[in-house]
Amino acid sequence: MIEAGKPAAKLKSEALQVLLERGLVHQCTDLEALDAKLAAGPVTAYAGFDATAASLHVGHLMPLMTMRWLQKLGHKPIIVLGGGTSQVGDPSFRNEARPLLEQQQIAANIAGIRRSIERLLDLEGEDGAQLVDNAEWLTEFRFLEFLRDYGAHFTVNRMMTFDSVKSRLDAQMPLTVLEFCYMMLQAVDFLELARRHDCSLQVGGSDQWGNIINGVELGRKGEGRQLFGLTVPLITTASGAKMGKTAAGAVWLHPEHLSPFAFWQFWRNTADADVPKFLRLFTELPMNEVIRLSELQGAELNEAKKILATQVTTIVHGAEAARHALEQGDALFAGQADNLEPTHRLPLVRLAEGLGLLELLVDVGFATSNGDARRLVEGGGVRLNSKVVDDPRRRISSGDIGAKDALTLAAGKRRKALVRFE
RNA sequence: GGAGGAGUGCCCGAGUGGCUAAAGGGGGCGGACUGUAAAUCCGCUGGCUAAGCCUACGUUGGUUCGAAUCCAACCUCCUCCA
Repeated sequence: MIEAGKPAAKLKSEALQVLLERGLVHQCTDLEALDAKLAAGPVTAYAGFDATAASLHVGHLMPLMTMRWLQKLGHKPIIVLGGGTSQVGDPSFRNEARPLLEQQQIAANIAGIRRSIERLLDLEGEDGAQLVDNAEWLTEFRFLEFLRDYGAHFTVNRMMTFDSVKSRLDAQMPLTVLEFCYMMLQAVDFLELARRHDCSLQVGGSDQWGNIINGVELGRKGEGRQLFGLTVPLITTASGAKMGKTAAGAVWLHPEHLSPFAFWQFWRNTADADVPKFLRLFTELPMNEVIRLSELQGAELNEAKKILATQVTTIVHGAEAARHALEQGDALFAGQADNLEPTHRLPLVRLAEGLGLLELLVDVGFATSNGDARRLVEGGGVRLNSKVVDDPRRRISSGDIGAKDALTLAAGKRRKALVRFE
């Protein structure tokens, strides 16, 4: 598509120059025209998130970073929470229908997502980013009215040509009308935002291309509006895996699903080869600084990784949490746990009730099950207060906790915890 | 509508009556080496109140002392024919 990371000299708008140089652009419906529009004045742009989980994860950071840049450069972001579309389920590139979500679940998920958005974008004031829920208009439609107003602008022929549904059709897996109409709903969202807020740009993941195109086309056919679509690339790590999955699961943005400390550690553990790319995509350091850090060699790259981790954590969890995570990490890895805030807290009664080492490993999240913890211990990967413990029957006793009622626990070389009983 | 083939653990993929919690590979985790990196080598990789027990080879039944393996029905996918 569009070469990422290369400054585009012929572009007039600062916004596109920055996005391109950061590597945040994958495809655009009309790069030149969008460039002209962005150069001419403030543009309102939106990105939507369905309520499929109680928290966003690092994959969502790409469109969110794009929105941050746009806001920073004088444009206006709108974030659409998919309270309406989540009731349908996006079939894009999936071979099976998503399980339908209950209203209650959707509401809970939206609350969790909202929290991260509020951190990532500035919602204050006249020019602040706006948060809207598409249930607001989608639930108002009456069926016949909807079909007459919008159905005429979509042809099934065209809808079936999108890659996002083709694999499902090719595999002869059922694609229900419910799911098939998802792209219509997203298209209507775009038009609705154009009407209500003069929004003319939609940003999304590369899997959203088909849905975005539908909106752009609806805008043109429906009322002659020129709308734009921009997708961000799908990020894979140097080893080829989809980014953001760890043994413990997704890398969540919500602090209750993944602690800022663990979040910071995720970035700290970036492979060497990914450091330049991640600095560009996930931090807002000036490019000359990004380049300087990217050129560091060997062990020196560790400094760049720390900066990367602290920068991203600052954006997602705030400066205070980031500084804290950095300090916790430094102290834990240096083996100086004194005067340190715990990474985990457990009630003191747990000790009296009798707490096994395996149970503790599961509680802290270093193992997914008792058996998993057992294997970890038997493999010699567990340290309790810096001493290897390979007996899976080991119990935690008051003798293990120091003056501060805390103990340190490590699983392997990179996962460390300071657990306080209180 | 007819004929044939296939459905195995996170993924790919062997396995045609007991020795199969299921070969091999990938991925993941741990150990050694390092720099909380990569590469390499080694180990582990269903659950539990753990020398025992439970769950598992598309689903449900059946045959058998014993089934991922045999039989029946059903579901799904693939190929060929109409």
